[in-house]
Amino acid sequence: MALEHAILVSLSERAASGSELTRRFDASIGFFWTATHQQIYRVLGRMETDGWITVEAVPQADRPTKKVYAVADAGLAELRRWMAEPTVPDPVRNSLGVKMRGASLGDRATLLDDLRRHLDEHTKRLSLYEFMQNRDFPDPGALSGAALDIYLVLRGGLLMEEFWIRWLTEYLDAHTAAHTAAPATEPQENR
Amino acid sequence: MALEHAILVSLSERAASGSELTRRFDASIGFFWTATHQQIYRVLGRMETDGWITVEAVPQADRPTKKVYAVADAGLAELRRWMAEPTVPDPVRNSLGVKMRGASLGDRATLLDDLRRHLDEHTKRLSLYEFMQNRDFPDPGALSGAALDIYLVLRGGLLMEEFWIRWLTEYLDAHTAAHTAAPATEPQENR
DNA sequence: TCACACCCTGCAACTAGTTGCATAGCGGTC
DNA sequence: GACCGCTATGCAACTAGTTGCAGGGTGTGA
Repeated sequence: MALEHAILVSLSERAASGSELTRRFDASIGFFWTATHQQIYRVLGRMETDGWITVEAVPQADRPTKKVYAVADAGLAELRRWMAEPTVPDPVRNSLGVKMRGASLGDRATLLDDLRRHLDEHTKRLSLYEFMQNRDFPDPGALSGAALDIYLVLRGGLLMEEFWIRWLTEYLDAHTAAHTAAPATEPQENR
Repeated sequence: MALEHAILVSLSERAASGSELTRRFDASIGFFWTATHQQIYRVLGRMETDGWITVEAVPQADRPTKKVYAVADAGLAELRRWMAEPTVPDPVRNSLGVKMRGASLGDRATLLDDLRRHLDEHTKRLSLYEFMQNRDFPDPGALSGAALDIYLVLRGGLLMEEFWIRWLTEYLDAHTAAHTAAPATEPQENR
């Protein structure tokens, strides 16, 4: 439902082609919405026929011509309408939680390795977001309007990474420090 | 992809009918996966024909007969297979993030009200999870095996609510305490 | 110049998830 | 006994998202 609106927000910040949007969805927008290029192209086509966005073919030196999209009046109106309606909670998708809960039915060591890999990924991503925060927003107190919003959304990405790191660390600690119901190896370690 | 596996995990903890599973998905499982009853019934049917689960009709006094499902050998094998494979990141869906980022294009006051409503919901849910933690796991250090996993997944739900509360509070503070690019109504309220 | 890699666009077929509605049993009640 | 409400199950049609593949343009190197 909100892919169209995520695209509208992104295009309103700066007009873009399908592949540029795809790159944005792999980066900054990726924090709150993910989408593949096929889906983006399809939705762009629909939005264009609905008059939400306008197209302009832009030839490029050194690479194929791209189709640059910009928000039309009807698109902005739709975005405003959507933003004013009450937000319903998004569907939750958390495979790691499912695996954690069922861990005693499978091979726990394999799962722990997988979780360590994810912890590593999230740690790296947190570092990246902290770097971006320091580079792009050295003085957050001075921000307002759209720039403040962009900063606060980055903050959300950062806090989300902290959530993952906390959770994964707590799970790993509880299952490596402690005994657990594993074979009869000596229990008793940290708390 | 993982709805089947979430159902398998839940059924392995205790056999259940479609409507009992639906209630679980509205409660505990809802933290890491959401699903409607229609989807659950359809997937249960498919899993049954695939031999992952077995059915037994159980007549009830005072209410209609229910069909109770239990995990079959093939289902457990499939669950083990899935749990051992590397977990790919789940798709992200965060409408509030989209709205925050586009807030300067719409009516900010309306959005702030919406965010306050969500903050209130998350605060209530955090209280509920804390209550459950204290009631069901008074001594986490003594847990192991499946019980420890259930505790740690509840911890994940709790940490997730804390994430939301932090983010929403930070956004609201930044946009109420400060000036922002709003009309010239008197700023200065709570920090 | 031919093969190859990469960019940008897009189609087609499939799977997952949503929305709206239907049926049937049981209990209460007007 | 007609009606209402609740539980439990499920179908049908639609929308959203994924997977696999492809074609044309452009530059690079053998």
